[in-house]
Amino acid sequence: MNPDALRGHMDALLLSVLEREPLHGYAIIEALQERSGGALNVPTGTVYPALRRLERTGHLVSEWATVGGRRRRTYRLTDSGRKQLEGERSAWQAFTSAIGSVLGPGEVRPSGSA
Amino acid sequence: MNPDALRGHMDALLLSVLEREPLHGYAIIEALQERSGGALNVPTGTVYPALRRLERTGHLVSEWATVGGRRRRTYRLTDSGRKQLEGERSAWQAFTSAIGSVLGPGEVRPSGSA
DNA sequence: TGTCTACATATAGACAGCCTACATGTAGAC
DNA sequence: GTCTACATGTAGGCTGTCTATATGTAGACA
Repeated sequence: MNPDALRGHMDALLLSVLEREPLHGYAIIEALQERSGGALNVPTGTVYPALRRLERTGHLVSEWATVGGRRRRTYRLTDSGRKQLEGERSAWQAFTSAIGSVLGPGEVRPSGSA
Repeated sequence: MNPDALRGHMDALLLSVLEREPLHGYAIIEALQERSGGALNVPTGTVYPALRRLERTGHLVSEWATVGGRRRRTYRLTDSGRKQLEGERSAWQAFTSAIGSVLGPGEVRPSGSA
């Protein structure tokens, strides 16, 4: 997967995996991999800064925990984050629709043709 | 449209509008706008450098022409460009599928079921 | 005559986010 | 004693998109 392609969609991905339950960074990475059937292999150097960014903007809050002797920072969606996710979802729809209509050879001709 | 979202998809867009017929930069911008229903408003500062990049990599060739007293640089797809476009199209499929499977809460859900 | 808009191309520099590479540390297996 | 999995984090690089600016023709309009 071309790294540039992820640009601008990372937030949506992170918010989305955190929608159902709070998770820590490492688990988020695994969740992304699993949910995408292995296609999404996001490096830690991308995820951790992105999570902090989302916390800074108030879409996430984090909490430290120690499990099995290891420290985890668990992130949870805020109301603002939930709202943001909604926006990201419709932005995604608009985005794929726009690109798709250019890329797609146009077999999608709506019923009321010219 | 978030500018970052376009990252890594610009080439596909340009190649795609040039698939049917050669066009010059200005016309390409208009074509992108038209084909996307107005959603894609790509500035000249994005398109012209991108076209030159694609020419440098051999996916396009250009030719100068003067029409109505104005100089146009018309771009045309090469065989390499056509092949590249194919790749971009399947990459786009893979990309939307991957992101969609994370983002989409399951539009797979049949409308009737609980 | 002068001004404005549409047409047409181009570059410089800013910006931002994703990546590679590296640093740090625990736990458990072998 | 070493290796792997788990777990977090930062620094710096890269690169493509954007904004702003420059240049120039053609035609409308006053």
